[in-house]
Amino acid sequence: MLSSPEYIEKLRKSGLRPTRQRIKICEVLFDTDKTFHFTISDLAQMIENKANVKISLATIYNTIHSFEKKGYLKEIAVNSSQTYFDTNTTHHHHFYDEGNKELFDINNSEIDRIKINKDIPGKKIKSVEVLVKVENK
Amino acid sequence: MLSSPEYIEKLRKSGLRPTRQRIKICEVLFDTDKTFHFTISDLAQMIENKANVKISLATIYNTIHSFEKKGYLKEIAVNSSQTYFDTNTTHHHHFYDEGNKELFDINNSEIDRIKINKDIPGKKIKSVEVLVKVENK
DNA sequence: TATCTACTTTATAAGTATTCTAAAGTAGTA
DNA sequence: TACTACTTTAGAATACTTATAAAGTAGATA
Repeated sequence: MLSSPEYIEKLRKSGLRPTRQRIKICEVLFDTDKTFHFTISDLAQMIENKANVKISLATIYNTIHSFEKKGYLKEIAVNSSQTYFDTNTTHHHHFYDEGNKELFDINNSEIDRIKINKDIPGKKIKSVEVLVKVENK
Repeated sequence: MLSSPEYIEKLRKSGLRPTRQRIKICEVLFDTDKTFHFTISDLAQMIENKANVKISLATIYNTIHSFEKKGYLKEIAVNSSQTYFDTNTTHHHHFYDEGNKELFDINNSEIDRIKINKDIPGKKIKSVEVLVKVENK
């Protein structure tokens, strides 16, 4: 939970110019104790609701991708027509409800550590993601 | 590894009319001991190469979706612009190389059983999928 | 075998998410 | 204030997927 001057600092430190648009997106994404999941269109909607500024879709895409590159966001591997992002960048996993397309965190205490007894020559593991699909009982 | 008459039987049993197109797609997908991963465009390419028939994209999409519904294929949750399918319908997981967009199976003996100590009220688990992203060493 | 009907295929249009383009705008610096 | 490199923007372009509706075909029936 940071204030504008702190986002400005954070952006500058990452080598990103603190533009009006980037600061607004920071506020929408990070001005809360709770982390959350979103798609680009969710975010566009949130900005439209919350903000008095209008940010073009292209800028939203650009910003989200640079935030992801800087490690402020994580992309979640959900097989769907839309890409999901997570403001929780710690190592954790997800429940996915295909019905209402909702994601829920599974944090590390709620799942056993995953050990993989196989490797591919010349490759190293970059990430391990578990997606638990759920449906109505 | 089945022959045409067997695919005809298989399709008929599933309530799918054994059309020329569906039989050809069966041949391309299932005429091998090895299972494999593919995207729709991979499959379209394979059909073009292997076959003397021309099958429209719409039919390929329709057929793959009905095969998936019947349980002859599984969709793989890979975060990407394309949907991946697997002719291996047994329970297993995947390595994914984002560089060359290649998938590799991790079979059950190569990974510990995953136990999730959390549940969402009113929901039950449908599937558990592990995606291990790899990169060059 | 001829006919009928429901299911399929097809080309193409439409839809949706995302990226590209290049012109206008802006932050940081001198 | 002026300059330059970085950003934003609208809209075009692209890519994947689904919808449409007309023509074709499988299986059943007579």
